[in-house]
Amino acid sequence: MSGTSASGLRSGQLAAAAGVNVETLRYYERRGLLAEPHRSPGGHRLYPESAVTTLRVVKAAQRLGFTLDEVADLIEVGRHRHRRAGGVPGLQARAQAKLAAVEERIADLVTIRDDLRAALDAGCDDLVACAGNDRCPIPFSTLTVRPGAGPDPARAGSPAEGGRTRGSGAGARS
Amino acid sequence: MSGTSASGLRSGQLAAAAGVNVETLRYYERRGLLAEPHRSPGGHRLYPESAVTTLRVVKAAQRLGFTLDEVADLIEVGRHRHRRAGGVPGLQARAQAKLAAVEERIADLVTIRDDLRAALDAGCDDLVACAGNDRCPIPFSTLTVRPGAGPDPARAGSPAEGGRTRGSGAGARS
DNA sequence: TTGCATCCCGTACCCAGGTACGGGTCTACC
DNA sequence: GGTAGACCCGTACCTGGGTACGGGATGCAA
Repeated sequence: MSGTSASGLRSGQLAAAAGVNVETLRYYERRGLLAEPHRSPGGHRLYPESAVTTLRVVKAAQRLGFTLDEVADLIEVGRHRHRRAGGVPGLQARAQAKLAAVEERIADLVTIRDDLRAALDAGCDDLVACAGNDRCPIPFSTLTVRPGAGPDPARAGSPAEGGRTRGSGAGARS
Repeated sequence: MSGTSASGLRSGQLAAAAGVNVETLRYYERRGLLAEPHRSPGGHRLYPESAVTTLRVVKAAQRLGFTLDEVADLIEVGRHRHRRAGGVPGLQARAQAKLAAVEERIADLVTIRDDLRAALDAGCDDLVACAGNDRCPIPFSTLTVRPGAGPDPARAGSPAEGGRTRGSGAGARS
């Protein structure tokens, strides 16, 4: 009954409702994930209630492993999917591919877990010494690096908290 | 018996022996992972054979989920670890922590795998429609995005292949 | 009408782990 | 001694998903 529902949600309200940053809304708009909303006479964005659902969809798909480009495409494909004849893959096909990728990644991580456990069991306490030791279970010959703990699950919690203060080098550190 | 073993490995030789890019050697040197090697009279780097082992150690640790900063630290700690009394954690402690992180990530991915399977079984083919459908198994209410397929395992194979040609935008796309 | 919270836009910056470029030397082989 | 190819250095750029800043304009309530 507050004026908000009549005119729409302002960016701050939508951001709060969906649990994202206001800047993220502009970012998603640029990326084509969120349709350009109507504007107030002064130029402020006024979102329909459905935008909250859209954001939920984005977050859910993201959690399942889809990139924002894939999510944008998935929303687009779903929107005007008047028979997509033969070629264009839909959610089913993409989910199937993603499932295979996730399973592969789980297998990688399981191998890593086992290697870590073996290193702990063997009492390894010096990588350089281990590299020349036949009894060390760590596979030093494997040159592929692919796996790893991903975007470091150790500090999984709140995204973005890093960022020295702004002003430090962008590329490498000296 | 070729001159190489007498004077040391040149950067290209070391890179080839370890399966990394030459630029990566300079990068690791900047990051403190690879000690500064001797130089030829003309300034070219001449690495000892042991550098190959160092690179193997880095790659192995990286595969186990350690970041380059952690690897640098691990090598440093191992190098002069004349009794590290009480505080500084060694490989054992760090591997233990990494193991916990990896297990947590596996659990996340297993949940994701199950959700993907459920979505496939339910025949979901439109995310937006699913968001308003009680019978869809995709968890739209969960607002955390944390998981995902990591650094996209789908295109796991050769790192770095993207990179338009140099000259396009650095940050976001317009 | 004043005042302050919110929003606007463009652009730069953050994380990690490198890769790529340009222009100038150096080394090795013929 | 010529020349091809490897190497030098500094710096910019890349991936993906945002976040942060600066400075100006709006919205809304008292």
